[in-house]
This record gives sequence, structure tokens and C-alpha cells, in this order.
Amino acid sequence: MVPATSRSRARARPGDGALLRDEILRAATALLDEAGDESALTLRAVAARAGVTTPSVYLHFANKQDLVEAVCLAVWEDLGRRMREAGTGVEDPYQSMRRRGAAFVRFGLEHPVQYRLLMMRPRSAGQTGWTAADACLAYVGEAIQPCLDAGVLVGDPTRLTLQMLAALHGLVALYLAQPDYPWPDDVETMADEVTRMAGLGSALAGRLRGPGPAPSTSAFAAGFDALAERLHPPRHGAAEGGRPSGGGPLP
Amino acid sequence: MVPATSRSRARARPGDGALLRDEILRAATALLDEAGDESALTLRAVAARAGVTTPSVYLHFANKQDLVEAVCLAVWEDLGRRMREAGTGVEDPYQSMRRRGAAFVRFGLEHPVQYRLLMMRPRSAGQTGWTAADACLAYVGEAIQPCLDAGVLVGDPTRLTLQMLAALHGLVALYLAQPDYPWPDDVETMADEVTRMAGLGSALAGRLRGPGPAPSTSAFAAGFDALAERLHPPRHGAAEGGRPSGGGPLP
DNA sequence: CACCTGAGTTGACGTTGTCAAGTTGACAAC
DNA sequence: GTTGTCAACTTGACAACGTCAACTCAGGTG
Repeated sequence: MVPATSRSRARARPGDGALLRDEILRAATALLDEAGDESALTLRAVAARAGVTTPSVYLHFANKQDLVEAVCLAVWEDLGRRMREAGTGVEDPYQSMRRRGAAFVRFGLEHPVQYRLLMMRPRSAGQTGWTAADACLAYVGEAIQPCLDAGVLVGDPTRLTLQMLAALHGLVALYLAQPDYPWPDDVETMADEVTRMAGLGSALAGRLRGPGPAPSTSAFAAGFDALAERLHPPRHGAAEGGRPSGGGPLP
Repeated sequence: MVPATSRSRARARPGDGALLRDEILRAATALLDEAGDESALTLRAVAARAGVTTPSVYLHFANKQDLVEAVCLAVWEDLGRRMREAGTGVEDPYQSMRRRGAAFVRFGLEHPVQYRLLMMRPRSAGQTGWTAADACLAYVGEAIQPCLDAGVLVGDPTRLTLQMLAALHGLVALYLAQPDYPWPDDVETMADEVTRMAGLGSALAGRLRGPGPAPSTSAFAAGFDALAERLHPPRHGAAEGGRPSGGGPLP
């Protein structure tokens, strides 16, 4: 009986062994897309789809983890392309950042399986080098840096990038893991709000710092609390002293 | 040869069959804690540790997923207790919320395996009823509601709760999944900043709305952009018209 | 032609979740 | 004290998974 999933494949000519690598990658990607479930990504299923026996995968990938990583890398390259496209042609770096953020979230929601594999997988011990997740951090950083250069955002680039990525990732990850939560209809609008929220955070820190007591914990936090007090002074007589509702480190 | 992991266990008396359920749960929890790796949570390992053969687990749990869910539920109850403890004794609901947020993040960082199982696991199809993740949403809501009652926060409770949880979860999830990112030393300080950022967001929306053009997309977003324009008006002559750096829906 | 080397296969091992069928042991009734 | 009976567990097995050592097979080279 011929294998049900695919016809057998002609052997490659010597020197063209790497052709199989591409076919395996395509088979794995298609399998993920169609099943919509990462548990369908089996070495046996991938090999059968590529028209090849299971151990042949090991000719091009050290193990399953390695194959998954390769699939993810390709997906992230797709994301990187989309984020760059979303940002190009927009002069204002703030607007460009908003669009990149929106592209990020949209991508995550449209490719839930790949996103989960990329960002929610336990990192294997001893894994080093350039990973897909590193690329992701870079994509966000590329959106942040022009804002810093133009003075639209102020703050530490690394910290700001991490905070922005955490905010975006939190929304996507929570939505994917808990779709039964009472989400609003317009999750993408919510994503835009999150992007602006994270970006505005640094602006507050930069503008509101000014002269005064040295920011004890972080200028970022101090800026928030200064604005928070200005916006909503405590109305209910709190039992504590002068700055009951303000900031400062948590005791 | 006696099983290496545990001595065999005396059979329970009729009517006390549920005792084994507790022992299995304890064994699974201990296994997770000690190994620090969810791949160590095997039905065989759990059963051996409980001094029982593998299929006995199926007397009290429908399948492995069910067992994992039960373990998680216990862990979340622990988290709920901690969050409530962190919030009690603090009069100011804003400060109470900050402490709850800090407790949430600290818990996630201290129990990475359990957190991953709880919040980063693909939800099984057809899973319904009260899950651990639902409890988690409720814990955050319990911190938000007093702020709304006191007028410290303004906005839709559900949307605000989701946004707060997404911000907190984003930080924890990103840290756990990508520990090699250039994180600052004080992740917990960063968590506090995130909590205030998410909380402040709603305050901005509520205070800055006021009279003016009807908020087209969402009052939440409009508030941000009003403040954003006030704080950093566009300096570089953007090619567009009147409100180049402001908000509005993304075209 | 013979030979070698790269490309892919065969067959197997250990481990996992899961299930049907069997066994054991404590209590109730006689 | 013997006998049922039923809950509490065990035995033995299955299919599927990742992985590996050993084997086969075809294409190009001498």
C-alpha cells in the first residue's frame, strides 16, 4: 500500500541533498497551518508529507527542536517583512511605531500556532545563537529607535523596547491562551491602545522628570506617579501622610 | 526489585478511594517543583511517586490534561491567597492594586513551571467550566474594582481588567520564555511600572476626555492621544496636516 | 568496469498516554 | 466463619512518539 499522505519522492542527485531540507520545511509549515494544532507537528507526519521516511529528517535537522526552530525562523522572517512594510512610507516615527505594533499583534492573531511555538515554548537548555525570538526583539527595537532619535520618545532604548514588546506580547499571548475571556470585539483597537500606552509611558518619564528630588527607583516610575497625582489627587481621606496615592517604592 | 521512587502503598479502605487523589496531586506538585521542568510530569512518574501503578491515576483523573488542570488549580489558589494577603491592610485601593500586581509577577517568576502550565498552555478543545485561568482574571478584577468604586480609576471594568492582566502577563510570560533578553536587574521594579502604566491609562482616558469631538474609536485611545499631543507636539515638520502625531484610527 | 560516497531506508529501542480485563482485599450478611 | 460483593487497584497490552545504528541503493569518478 502506498503511503496515504503523499507519493514517494525521487531521490535527489548527489550535491542536491539540501533540496530535501526545503521540502521538509514546507511540509512542516503546511502541516501546522492546516491542523492549527502544534501536536500535529510530528516527525512522522512531516516525513510522510515530504514523501520520505521518518529518519530522513535527521539528515537535515539535528532533532525535532531544531526543525521547529527552523520553521519558526521562517515565520518570523515573514513577520519582520510585514512589520517593515507596515512602517515604511510613514514619515512620523510615532505613527510608524503604531503601525508596527498593530502589524505585530495582527500577525500573532492570524498565526496562533506559530506564535505559540515562537514565543511560548520553553527554551531548551544550552540553546544559544541567533533565535527567532531575538529577531523579534530587534523588530520592535527598529520601531522604537527612530522615535528616540526624533525625540518623540525618551528613555533607555533597551528598557523601552522590552516594555513595548512585553505589552504587545501580553495581549497576544493572553488572547491566544485564553480565548474564552470576555474580550471586546475590537482586539486590534485594543492593541493600538496598548502600543500607545507603552510608548506614552516613556514620554511621561522624560517630560515630567524635571527638577526635584532625585528619582529614587526609576525616572520611568517617578514620571507616572507625578502625573498620577496631578490627575487624580486622593479624594477619600486616606489614613496615611502627605502622598498617599502617589508613587515611591513599594515597602 | 522494589520501585526506586517510592514504597508501595497500602490499599485504601472502601469509601476512602479519594485519598489517593490527594496523594497523586501532592506527588505531581512535588515532581514539578523538584524537576523544574514540565516534561518531568509523567503519569508513570507521578504514579510511581504515589506508590501506585500508572493506570490507577485514571481512577481519579479522566486523563493527563485533567490532572495537570487540577495541579494548576491548586497553584492558583495559592496565588489568590497571596494576592489577597498582599492587598489587605492597605487602605488606598491604588496602592493595594500595585501590591497585588507585584504579588502576581513575583509569583509568576518564582513558579515558572506552574505559571507556564497555567497561562501558556494551548487550551484543550471543548474545555469548559471554571478553570484556573478564570480564577486569575477574577483576582485582578478584585484589585481593579475598588479603584473604580473609589474613583481612582475610570473606565470599563472588564476592558481595564483585561488590559491590566495582559500587561502583567506580558512581562512574566516574556521573561519566562526569553530569559536571555537583556533584562534589567530589577524586573520587579519594572513590574511595578507596568502596573502603574496600565492603571494610569484608564485615568487618562477618564480625565482627559471632556468636551470636544466625540471619541471616534474609543475614549481610552482618545485620552492617550490628547495627552500625547500636549506632551510632545511634533517638532519635525511632518508632511501631513494638522494633527500629525496624534491619534485617531490607523488608516 | 569497479569503486566510493552521499542520499535515503529498514528495523529496532525506549518512552509516552491510554484502555480492557483481571485481581485483591475489606466489609456485610448469613 | 464462610460467602458474596463491590470498590480499589494491577496486569498486560496497544499505538504513537523521538531517536539511532546498520543497511541499501544509485550517480558520478577513476
